[in-house]
Amino acid sequence: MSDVFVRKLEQVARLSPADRKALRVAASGRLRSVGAREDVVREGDRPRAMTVFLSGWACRYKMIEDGRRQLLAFFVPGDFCDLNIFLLDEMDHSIGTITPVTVAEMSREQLAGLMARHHRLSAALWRDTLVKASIQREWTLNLGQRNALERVAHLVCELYVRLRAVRLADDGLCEMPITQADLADATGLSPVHVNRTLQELRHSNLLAWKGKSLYVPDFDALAATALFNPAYLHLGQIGHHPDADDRAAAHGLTGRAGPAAPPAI
Amino acid sequence: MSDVFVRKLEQVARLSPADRKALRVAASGRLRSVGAREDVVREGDRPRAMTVFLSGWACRYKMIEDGRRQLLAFFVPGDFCDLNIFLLDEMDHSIGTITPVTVAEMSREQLAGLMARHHRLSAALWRDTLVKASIQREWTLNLGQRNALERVAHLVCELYVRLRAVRLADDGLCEMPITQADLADATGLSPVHVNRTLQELRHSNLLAWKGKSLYVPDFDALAATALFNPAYLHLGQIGHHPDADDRAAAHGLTGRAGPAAPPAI
DNA sequence: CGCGTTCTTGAGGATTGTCAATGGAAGTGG
DNA sequence: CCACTTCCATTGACAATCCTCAAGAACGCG
Repeated sequence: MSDVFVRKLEQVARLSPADRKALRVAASGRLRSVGAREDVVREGDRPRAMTVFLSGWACRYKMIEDGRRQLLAFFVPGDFCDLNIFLLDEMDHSIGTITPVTVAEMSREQLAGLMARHHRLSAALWRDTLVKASIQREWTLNLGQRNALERVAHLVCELYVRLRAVRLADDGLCEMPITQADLADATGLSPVHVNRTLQELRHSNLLAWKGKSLYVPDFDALAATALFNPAYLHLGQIGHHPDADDRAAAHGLTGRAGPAAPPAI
Repeated sequence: MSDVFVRKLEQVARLSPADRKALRVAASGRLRSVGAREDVVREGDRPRAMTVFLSGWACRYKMIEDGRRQLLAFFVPGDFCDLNIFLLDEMDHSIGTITPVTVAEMSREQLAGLMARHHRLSAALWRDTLVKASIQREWTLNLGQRNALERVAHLVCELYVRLRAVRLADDGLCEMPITQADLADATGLSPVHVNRTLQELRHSNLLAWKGKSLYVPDFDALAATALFNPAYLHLGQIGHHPDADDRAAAHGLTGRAGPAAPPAI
């Protein structure tokens, strides 16, 4: 349960029991509860700590001066804010909650230490950062090329797959505590049009969404209308190349903080 | 001239003469010319080498099965493909040329060696990767929230600023060898509408674009209509925190290949 | 139970897309 | 060096998608 983030990272790299333990310890230090619709980090802030989401949903977003808002990513339980802390001076976007959340915070130093001592964790965190970049590219494609129906369907597919990967979805069922307004900000559509699009998806029996729970009766059908190809999530790489990390470790190339850690403060 | 990529990385981290020299040597090894409208790397490939663009323009793009295409980023002279090579098994997008280009290729091993021996270079390359992620976020915002006029203007602003940063633009003038169709694929608009949008920008005297050369008479005016805020490009951080890298190096936290290097092959 | 938030619906309009054709520039081959 | 081809920019007319405004219904929280 409190291990979501371990499951999350294990999607991305094989971890040793010691890695897992270190991760759990690190994530149990500074716990914090944040209410719904609050900011965790704000654009312009100097990043201080890395946030791990233990429960609840949050999002990365960016605003234009005139009030328009674009969601850039969703954080579901187990997700990590990425490693910007180490390398960029100033947040170029904000992170805000959607539901109440509990987060663990790791300071620069703590994280640097963790990464220096645990090669695989370090690699996993960096790899996770690159996967997030891949997701961002897919969002760009989604907004640029897909129409409203495909766009909404695609986002639902992504969230479902990501939740399933950390065992928060199964049998087509999962929690989806976001509002239609959130969906609108994420897809670049108006709330009204999102509403109509969802109705279309419902009437085609591609999904049922009531309150905060979502049911996808036929994932493949939804994926087909969304033109969804999960490759960009880079799940299941570990299975394909079972010893990639081991070999890397043997070369002494993983871990050791390295470029992971320049505390630019 | 052949130093564009050095100038590029110096935007992002302070380099020592030794760093610069090593970078030049590494980038002078495997040179390759690629014609216009060809692929450098294709989606699904296993990445082998990192590409440095020495001259010419290229782009990152992704396609949907039915033929729709979305540009995800432009590569201008001096740009690096990012460090996906090290951590992801399979390319989730393609990289193709726009004009004829000359590139330098660095193998995994070569790059790992370079990064292990040169702390600052390693940090610079990772930081550049994070800056690219920031740009991708801004593109998402651009596609999701801005209308056609703002969208095109914003992209022009970005390219102009990036070119100026490597001294390929000055006095409002620069080369801009992309077609309106490219612009359309980048902005998620139809080519016809891009054309009309450019005319609008021209008639407002916000830009002049003839053939492959662009003139921006009043950058601030263009930036204002684009709602362009250059913070996301993370230029000029070095000036603000002059010794960030030095301090990082002193902590022994930079360089040393680290997670930079797991050759996942 | 009441109030605020979220969802839903309708009507009309704006932005942007599609189709199709023309003009012009640039590049190629004879 | 010219004719030809090809690619690219441009235009017009019409259509579709999606947006805005505005109001009412349902849901959920305190």
